[in-house]
Amino acid sequence: MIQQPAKAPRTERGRRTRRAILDAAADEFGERGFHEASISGITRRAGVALGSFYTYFDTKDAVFRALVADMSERVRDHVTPAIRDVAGTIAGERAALLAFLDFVRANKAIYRIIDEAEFVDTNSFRRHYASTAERIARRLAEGAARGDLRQGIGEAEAWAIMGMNVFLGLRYGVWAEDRATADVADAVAMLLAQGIGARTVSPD
Amino acid sequence: MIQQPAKAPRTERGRRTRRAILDAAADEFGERGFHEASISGITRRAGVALGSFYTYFDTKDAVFRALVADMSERVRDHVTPAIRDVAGTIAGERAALLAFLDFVRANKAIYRIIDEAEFVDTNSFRRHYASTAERIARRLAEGAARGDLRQGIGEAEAWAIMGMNVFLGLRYGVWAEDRATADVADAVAMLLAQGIGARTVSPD
Amino acid sequence: MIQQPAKAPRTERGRRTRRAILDAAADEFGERGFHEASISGITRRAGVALGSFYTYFDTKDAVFRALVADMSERVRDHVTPAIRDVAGTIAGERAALLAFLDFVRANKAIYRIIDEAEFVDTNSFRRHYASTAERIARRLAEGAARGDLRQGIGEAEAWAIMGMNVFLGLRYGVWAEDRATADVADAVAMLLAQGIGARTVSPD
Amino acid sequence: MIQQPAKAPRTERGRRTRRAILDAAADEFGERGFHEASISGITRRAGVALGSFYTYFDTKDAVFRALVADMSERVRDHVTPAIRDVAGTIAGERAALLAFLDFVRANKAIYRIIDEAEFVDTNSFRRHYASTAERIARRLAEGAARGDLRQGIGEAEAWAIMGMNVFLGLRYGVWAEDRATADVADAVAMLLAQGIGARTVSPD
DNA sequence: AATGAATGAGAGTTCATTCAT
DNA sequence: TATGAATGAACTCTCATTCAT
Repeated sequence: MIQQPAKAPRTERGRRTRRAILDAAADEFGERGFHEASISGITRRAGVALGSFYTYFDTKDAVFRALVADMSERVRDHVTPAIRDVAGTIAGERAALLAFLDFVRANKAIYRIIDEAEFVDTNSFRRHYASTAERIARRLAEGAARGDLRQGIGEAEAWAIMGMNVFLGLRYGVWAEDRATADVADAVAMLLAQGIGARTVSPD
Repeated sequence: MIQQPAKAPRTERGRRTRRAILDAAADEFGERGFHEASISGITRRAGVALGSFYTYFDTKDAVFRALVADMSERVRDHVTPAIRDVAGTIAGERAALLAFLDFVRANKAIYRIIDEAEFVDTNSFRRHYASTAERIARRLAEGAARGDLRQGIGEAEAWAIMGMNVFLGLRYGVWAEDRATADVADAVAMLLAQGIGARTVSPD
Repeated sequence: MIQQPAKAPRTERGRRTRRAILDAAADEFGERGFHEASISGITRRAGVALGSFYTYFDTKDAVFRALVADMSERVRDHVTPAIRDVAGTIAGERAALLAFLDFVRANKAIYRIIDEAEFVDTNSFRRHYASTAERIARRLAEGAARGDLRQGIGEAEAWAIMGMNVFLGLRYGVWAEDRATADVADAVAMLLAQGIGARTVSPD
Repeated sequence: MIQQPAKAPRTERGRRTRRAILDAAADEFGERGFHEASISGITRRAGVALGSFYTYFDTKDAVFRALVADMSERVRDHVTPAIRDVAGTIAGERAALLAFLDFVRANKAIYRIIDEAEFVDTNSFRRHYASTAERIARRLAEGAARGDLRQGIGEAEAWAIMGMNVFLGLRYGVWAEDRATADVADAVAMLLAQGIGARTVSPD
């Protein structure tokens, strides 16, 4: 739940202006990074005067925080429905990674904003990754309870899976698109299914 | 191996001064982050005059790059010997993670510097992670050739493992030390041994 | 006509501030020269805050260029009307020199600014003198066509006359005022009328 | 007469080093201008260590002054012999201009150094041009006394001729070489012989 | 005589934020 | 609500000069 911003618009016109500034900020931060980005760059993109920025946001950090929360929500909203029916299974984790990779390819700027938060506003960053890890841990626990996953899986595994996804997103989503996302997802699914050891699952 | 910097000291005294500046820079960047860090902060810590900085480095970015290369080398130098006799096995990956977690706990600033490079000097960052991934991929391939690991393991698995390690380092090394590193390493070793699925490796 | 500057004021107040800065810059550059002049010196004279300078000019060089163009125009605007009815005659060149000498005496700073341009912004300098030479050449050509001046006068004569004027301006306008300007103008008129040779114009 | 520099070399080696620095300074100042030139640039060109500069010169201004005096002397040494047998005649002034134009074309850097002195060290500049004007005035006076030139020629004419020469040197020597120097000298000789008026010297 | 490390004052420029209109 | 002029602290980088070796 995003807390109501300190300076909420009171008219329809105000609502539109605020949205324009937020969108422009996403572009500016995504393209130039937090420190290279400037308020004047944002308002220029938004097509409003410099001073108007401060009608809706208190500081540069404030927009950034609002943006991280916004983006965090959008990633989640994209991944969640993709795993609705398979959450808590290996297929579910495969689907989550696939959805994530596709999302990152389509929204490279978002990736940059969320990750840069570590160096701009550590709290935003931790909040995003901590809550993501919790969500993963929860579905893994449900899968284990259901018997789809093995016992003993916990927080560490959730962070491990999240880390995998993030770095694969960086490598195959942001830096280069030299490999099909399904292909990458398959490799991870196999890793989660049987590890990387020589002896395979079993003959029964 | 770090390429000889443009402004190399020519005397013993110069060598000492340059080292003092580099060490001070590591502290300053580690504590305040690249953009909050200032050259004057660095030289104050180093106990030299402001201008002396420019006797050894061209720009703020240049020290930062030198530092990333330096730190990257130190991480590698710490992990490599720890897996010498078990490289290319699951035990080897466990040992690598364990060494990494311990290193991160002892050198939290390094972590911050390397990761912030993504937003300061993307090249340094990519170079570090790309070469790390290659090193991992190489030892996995050798393990597979030897029969210790299964076939078909490649670049994606290397990036996945690296991502796991980095995020676990962040969670259990930098943010909190609320769990034994050996414990975390065990969890990952198990994941790499048999995945997260319900049925375990084999009946035997 | 000066091309609209990149950062044009949009209000009356802005227009006043910009003008104050430009006037202050003329004083500062005129008194201290380009390199000794400082932005803070300019804004102090103008009675505005340091940062306000950058509201209207991009760089120190930019004001200087704007100033050279401005001064160049002012010199021309002073000389042109003085020769209106005698352009293209020896009396016209005498009048031009006289107007120029008087102008220089009253505006010593301008002289310094235009000439220093050679070492700060060669283009401004060349543009000023090239266009001045062209103007002189044009009126000489008209005089020749009319029969007031002899044939064969061209670019070289225009540059020669301009050089004479500039150095006489330096010597009798800027460095010292130890001789009446009319007197100097007479000497030059005589030179232009009959040269410096022993035998004079006519046989009579 | 150049006063003995404050820090005179005492050995042959010292003499060579000093010369190397002076030559390098001529190049550096000529290419980059006084303010852009740096001591380190000079010593780099000279192939000596930075500190060695101060063994032979007190300040940056000091070399510059030494250089202006040096160059001034070289211009004079080039022009003087060229007019030896025709000094104080129109042919003499023609020869002087011709020698000057050729010299400038061959030594463009010198020109820049002498003229920039106006903005770096006004005294050097005035001294050079004042003494040049005096030399010209003296030979004109001798010509007049001899009957080769007309009466009444004085300081103003000397400055006028010097100004012509300087600007013609700038236009046809430094900026472009699009016209034969002899051609330019002819134009000036004609101007000095009969002025620019319509009626020519005499009826004869 | 020669070296090159060390110094530190000083300058231009940026930009988040305030405020009067 | 919207505007854009005004502010000034802060920062990076330069370089003439000094000094110990």
